[in-house]
Amino acid sequence: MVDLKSGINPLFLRQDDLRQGIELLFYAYRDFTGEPDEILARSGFGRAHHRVIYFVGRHPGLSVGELLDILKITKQSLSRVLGALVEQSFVDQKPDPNDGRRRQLTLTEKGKRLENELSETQLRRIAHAYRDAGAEAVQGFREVMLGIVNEEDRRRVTTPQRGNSQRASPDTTSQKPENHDRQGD
Amino acid sequence: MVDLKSGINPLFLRQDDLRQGIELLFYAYRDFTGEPDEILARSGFGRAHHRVIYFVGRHPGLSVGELLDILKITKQSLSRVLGALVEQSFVDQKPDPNDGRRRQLTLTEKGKRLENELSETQLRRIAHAYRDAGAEAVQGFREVMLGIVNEEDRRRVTTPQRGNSQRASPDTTSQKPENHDRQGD
DNA sequence: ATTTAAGGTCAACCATATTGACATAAATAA
DNA sequence: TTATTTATGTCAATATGGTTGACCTTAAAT
Repeated sequence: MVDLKSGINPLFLRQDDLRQGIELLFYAYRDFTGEPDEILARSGFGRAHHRVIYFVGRHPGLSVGELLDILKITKQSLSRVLGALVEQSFVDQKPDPNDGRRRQLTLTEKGKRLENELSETQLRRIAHAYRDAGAEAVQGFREVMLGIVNEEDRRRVTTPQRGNSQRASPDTTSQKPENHDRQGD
Repeated sequence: MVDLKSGINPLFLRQDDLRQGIELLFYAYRDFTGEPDEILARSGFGRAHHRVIYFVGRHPGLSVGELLDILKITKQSLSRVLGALVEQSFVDQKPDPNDGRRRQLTLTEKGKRLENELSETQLRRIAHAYRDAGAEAVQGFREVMLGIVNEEDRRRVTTPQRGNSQRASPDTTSQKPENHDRQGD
C-alpha cells in the first residue's frame, strides 16, 4: 500500500494537487455530459444511447463486438439500447459481406442529425476550453488524460482508427466485460 | 448553431482533435472510476457512496445542502446513500451549533479508512499520470479541465475550501438540481 | 405568531447496469 | 462432413442510483 500521507513519501506535499485532479475529473465529466443529457431526454434516450450513437458515428461499420469492447458493458445491456436505436431508425445494421455473423453498424441520416446535435454541445465546450487554454495546455491535457486511461485503451484514443472496422482484440469470447462489478456512472 | 463542419469555420481542421478530447474524457472517467468501484462492491456500496465519502472527507463539517449543491442530485437520492453510510457508521451527523437545522457531516474513523482505501487508487493513478506528463503538462491539464467545468463550479475546484463548511449559494430553495433531466452516469 | 429554510421520509417510477441460461447462424477445424 | 467455435440475440431476474411528487418536523427569521 502506497502511503500517500506519510512524510516520507515525496507526494505528500502534492496531496491537494492530486485531489484537485480527482475533483476536476468529477466536475468536468458531470458538466460535459449535462447538455447532451437534456437533448437526449427529449427523444426519450439516455446517456447509453449517446455513447452508441457517438462511437458508431465515429467508426462507421463497427461491429457489435467491437462496440462492446469500447464500451465495456455486457451485450445484454447494449442490446436494449442498440435495439431501440435500430428500431427507431437511428442506427442501421447490415451483415458484414466478409463474415455473415458480424453486423456492420452505421448511422442513418436521422442518426447523423442527432449525433451532430449531441456532439455539437460537447465539441463547442471542448473547443472553448482548448481555445482559452492555448495549444501548449492542450498538449498537456492530452498527455495527462492519456496517462489516466488504462494502457490497453490508449491506442484507441491516439489512433483515430477511422473509416472501416478492424478485428477486435484476440479474446472476444467472454460475454462479460473485464470489470465484473456493477457500473452505473 | 455553430457549424463545426463547414469549411468556413476555422475549427474544421481540428474536428479530430476535439473528438479526441471527447474520447479522452470518456475513457479517462471510465478507467478512473473502475478501481474504486471494485473496492466499493466489496462493502456493498456503489459510486454514489464514494462521492459522498469523498466530499465529506474533503470538507469535514459539510452540510447536507452543500453536499447536494456539489453532487447536483436530489435530496431523496442522496438520502438513501447517506442514510446507509450513517447507519453503518462511515459518516457522522451532528447539528450545527450555529444553526440547529443544519447537520454537520464528518467521516468516522471507519469512514476515513474506507476513504483512504478508495482515494488511494485514484491518487496513485493521477500521481502516475502527472509524473509521466511533467509539471507543465499538468498545468495545461488543469487549465483545459477548468475550461470544461461550468463556470459556477470553477471556484469550487480552484479554492480548496477546506476545513469547516461555508454557506451555500443563495438559492437552496429548490428540491431539485438545476438539470431537470435524468442522470445515470 | 407566521413564514421560511434545512432536512427527512414514503412511494412510485425509470435508466442502465449486472448475472445466468439458452438459441441461432456462420465460420472454422477435425 | 461433422463438430466446434464465434458473433450475435434474447428471456428473466436483480441491483444501483437517478427522478418526481407529496408530506412532515424542527429551527430560524420576520
